[in-house]
Amino acid sequence: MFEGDKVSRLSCNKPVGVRLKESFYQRLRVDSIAKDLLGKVLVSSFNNSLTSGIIVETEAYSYKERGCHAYNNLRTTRTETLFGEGGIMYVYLCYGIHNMFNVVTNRKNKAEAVLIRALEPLRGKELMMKRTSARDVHRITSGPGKLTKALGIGRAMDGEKLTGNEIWIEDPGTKIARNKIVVTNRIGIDYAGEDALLPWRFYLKDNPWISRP
DNA sequence: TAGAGGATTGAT
DNA sequence: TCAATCCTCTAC
Repeated sequence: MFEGDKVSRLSCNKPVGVRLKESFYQRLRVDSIAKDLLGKVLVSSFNNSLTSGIIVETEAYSYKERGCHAYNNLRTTRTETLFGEGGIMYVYLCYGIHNMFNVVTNRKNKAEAVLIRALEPLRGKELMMKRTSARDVHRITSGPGKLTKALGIGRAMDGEKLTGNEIWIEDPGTKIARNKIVVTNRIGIDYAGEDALLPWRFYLKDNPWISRP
């Protein structure tokens, strides 16, 4: 049992909280923002279809370390979004197959972002299972590539504001207990050398939707 | 312009 | 353990 359970018991038919404002995303510590996003609710709404899930796993990335696409302020067509104002989304294609959803943080020209790695499904579970062709509800949002598919997030949305009406993040007002947050190093960035050891991955202890190691 | 590699996933 | 799949970046 963890604090996040309280969130998942909220009604599936009503808004669960207030939308996060730009000021939330524009704070300076990307690792703090990654931690604070745990327990918040990611919502997608288009084509009269609403899907959402509680954020249960995140990773922080900064231009200051080698795990980040924009390391050393590398500006390319792809990374340009990362240099935008905090509060927009950075969506890119990984392994030619999977879309990755990131929340851009900090101020303009400070390339930092939080990768959303896993969600606990809240609203629109049936639609998410249909989108992912999954038969087990525990597999629809338990990974960064899977959750974008479940919520219908694609690269066409790269650079869009998280304060708009298609994708946003809500605060359900639930306090996550400090001892329920597990902090580890990030996954799949061995190329980053010792920066891969930074304790910038955060997830909710014992949550069944955490991505596989 | 060619070639290497990747913040993953699912099947075997 | 490995293949899928294609975009991005780097080297030349």
